[in-house]
Amino acid sequence: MSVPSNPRGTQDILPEEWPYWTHVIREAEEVARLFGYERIETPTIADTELFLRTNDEGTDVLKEMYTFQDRGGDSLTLRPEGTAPVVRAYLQHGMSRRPQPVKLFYVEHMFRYERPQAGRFREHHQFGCEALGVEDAYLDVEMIALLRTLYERLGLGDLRLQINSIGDRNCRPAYLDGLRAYLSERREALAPVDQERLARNPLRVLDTKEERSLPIVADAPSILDFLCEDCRVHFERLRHGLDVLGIPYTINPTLVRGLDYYTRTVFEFYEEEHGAQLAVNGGGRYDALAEQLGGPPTPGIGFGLGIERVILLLKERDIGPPVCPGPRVSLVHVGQGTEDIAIRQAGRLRAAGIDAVMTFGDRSLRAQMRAANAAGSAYAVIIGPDEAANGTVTIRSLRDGSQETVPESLLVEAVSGPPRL
RNA sequence: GUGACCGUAGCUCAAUAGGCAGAGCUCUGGAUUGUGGCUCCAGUGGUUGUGGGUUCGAGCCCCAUCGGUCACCCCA
Repeated sequence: MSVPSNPRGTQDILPEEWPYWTHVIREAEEVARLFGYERIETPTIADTELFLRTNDEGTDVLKEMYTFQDRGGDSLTLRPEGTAPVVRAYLQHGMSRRPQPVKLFYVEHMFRYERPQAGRFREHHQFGCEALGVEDAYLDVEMIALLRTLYERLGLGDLRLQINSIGDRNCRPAYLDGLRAYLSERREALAPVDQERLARNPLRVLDTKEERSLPIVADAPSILDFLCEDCRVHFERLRHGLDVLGIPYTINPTLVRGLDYYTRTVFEFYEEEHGAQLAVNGGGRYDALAEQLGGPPTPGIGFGLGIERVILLLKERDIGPPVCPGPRVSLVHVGQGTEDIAIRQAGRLRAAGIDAVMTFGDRSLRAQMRAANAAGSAYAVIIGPDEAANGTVTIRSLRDGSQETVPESLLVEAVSGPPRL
């Protein structure tokens, strides 16, 4: 015997979880709009080509994608990240003719085929922002300020920010050459894992956790020493803007991004305890992405924030979301024909904007009262033979136990306003 | 893809040395036939993840498989 279960790495978000979700999403949306961002949603599926174009072949990103052929033979992929689809939409809909920058936010599902782990799922949810069409470093500053505002609102104001610049196509190649040369010379001293990384993606070696590699990485050439004039100035302005706002940060020259299209600014907010292991969001500038997609040069910057991770932190810190009260009124009914009255009165209450539920099935008054209490209702409205005969209802406060019998016509008024305590 | 640990009721967990699968919570019903919470009583609920093997006998030992958790790889 086995009932069906959800696929590995996915999750059901049950009713009791939703207060967290609505809280986080609502705050995110509110803050985004506060900063002038508008909502966009792209399809959950996209042409596989979209993600192939934005990444070097052989990247692990590709082999972690959920890719399939539809019946027409097209190769589609479940959206693994939010940025490329948004940039695609920007290009496709000619948004370069809108006032720049175009500032967009999304709340979307992301998919990646990997082994589930703490705060990592095959299907997860991201809140993300993308700002396109402007190269100004103050756009970067503003985006980081947006995140700070959001975290403060959520009670996560102590999250730490780290920033870096990874240069652009002018200066990064030289740095990569230098780094590769430096690491190759010391290859034997690196941990085995990092020797592999050196071959695959030298930047990743900088992220190492291996004791053996740490001293080597510590003395490795820093990207910041290789930045071209434009990138250097951009980074200076970013830092200056953050200072102006009093936003604390640390510069981490080893901070990189997994995707190939990032340039210049990269940043992460993370929690001290979990360390960079569990970044709550990652973001960066991607001034070359639009061109990689075949569009005109279009600068852009964005971030993706893991909603599951935010909720994880809220729970760890016992930060409860606002409680969601039960239906204000529960209608209970005993006797022939009383359920007709109950369902009609429920309709009247709802029409007046009062959330009301009735009980179902032939249950004892006791059982129905229990249900009303369990539902968290402020009032139980009792409709029995006496009430039915007299055209009245009995309203019992489940807060203080007081009750009164009133004409049906006074029901809505009686349960309106703050519940008596 | 690699490794470690773990799978007993819807949930949290028991089950002495291999010897009849249990408790609490939840849920349902009831405690003089119309009144919730607190209390009390009762009931529903399991092929011990699944499939093999060892044994007179397996929740317990062995193998496989699936799933969960964590770490690695990678990280959007």
